[in-house]
Amino acid sequence: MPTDPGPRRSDARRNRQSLLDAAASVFAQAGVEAPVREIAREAGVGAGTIYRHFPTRADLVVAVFEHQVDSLAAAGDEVVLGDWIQQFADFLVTKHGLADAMASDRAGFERLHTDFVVRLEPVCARLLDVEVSAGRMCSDVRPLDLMRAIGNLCIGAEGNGDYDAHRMIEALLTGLSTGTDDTRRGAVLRSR
Amino acid sequence: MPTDPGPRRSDARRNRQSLLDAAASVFAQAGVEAPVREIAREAGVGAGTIYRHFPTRADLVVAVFEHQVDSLAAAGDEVVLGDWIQQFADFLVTKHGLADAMASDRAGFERLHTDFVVRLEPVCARLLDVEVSAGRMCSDVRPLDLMRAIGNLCIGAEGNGDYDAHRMIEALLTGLSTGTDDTRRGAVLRSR
DNA sequence: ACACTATACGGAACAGCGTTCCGTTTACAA
DNA sequence: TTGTAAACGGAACGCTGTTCCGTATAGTGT
Repeated sequence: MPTDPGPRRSDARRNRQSLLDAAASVFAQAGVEAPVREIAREAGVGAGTIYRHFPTRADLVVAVFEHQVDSLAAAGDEVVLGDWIQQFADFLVTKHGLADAMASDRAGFERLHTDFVVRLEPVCARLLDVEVSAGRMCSDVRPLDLMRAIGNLCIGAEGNGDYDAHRMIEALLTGLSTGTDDTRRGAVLRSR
Repeated sequence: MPTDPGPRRSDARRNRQSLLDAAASVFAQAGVEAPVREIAREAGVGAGTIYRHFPTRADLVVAVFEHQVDSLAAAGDEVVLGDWIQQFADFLVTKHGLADAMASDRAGFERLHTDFVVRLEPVCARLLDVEVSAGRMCSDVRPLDLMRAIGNLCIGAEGNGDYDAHRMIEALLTGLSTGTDDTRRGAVLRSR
């Protein structure tokens, strides 16, 4: 399977790249919720041009973050689960409301979500398997659930320095690990 | 301090109640992101009427959920932390995307968030104190952080039955409890 | 009973969003 | 050079939350 040849005309290829650059810049500065028109203006093109290259706003977001997702997927070969999860969290928190955007607007950002899942779920699954096989983690945790939970815990961590997402992620992982007495699981701090 | 007398005219009082009823119904059926106009239509009033009673969309949401927040606050006197947290989660998940709405749109829903915090934070703080004093929970967890984390974990739990928010909450609480060997905390599943 | 006015009402109007449409321009091949 | 498929810009559409204002009315003083 050869690489996508992209648009046929040179101006189309140029504009596509301009849009990606502009979007990356605008997203970094104003968050992923930035208006489409602002990206178009930054790229020096009309609004219609965006939609010829990226059928929907979410497609543009996916395209912009795609290579970062790639490197996250690649990191799965080099680190263990706990570290990878924290990298995953870092990525979500840093990208200015990306976690928020993925949580809200689930209809619109389904493509983005799908893309993330398709690329990262296998990585997470493998790392999870390693831990389970080593007996360090209980076996009833599905990769998707874990990723969703981590993603959710990152929400709101970017604006206010008060909320420490990494701390909560640490706790979640601790709770899912097999270090605790299994008989207590499912009833921690509940009424006796 | 006497109770708020409310609007002066009878039709105003009637419409205010109609709006609350209509909003509760619409929110339950279509989620808290339902358009203002739909609520107005359901209540049989004009769009402008909403804004005379509730300066902004979020104020209406706050008003609708206020008494449910009350009962949640009251529940704090009867149950222990673990149970209360699960009730808190139930409330968020049931209310059709309430957790989502609070996470996204932080600017718009700040009032709602503030209201939740003001009413529920003391309750959570007290229950947390009980656990810490009993030595069942580590002492560096702030009520607000815990509530935010729980709220976040609930996101997306309403649509797909796949994701089990309660399971993840259980794990988080386990991770924050003092049952685990403290020397391991902060480095679970991390590279060695 | 009536008239007066503060209060409240309805819905048109505004601004901003994502997206679509279409007349115009342009890159490339013949 | 010329023909045309491809791509362009930006006005237009439908949706949102919110504001505005001319109209209607509930409650009061006479």
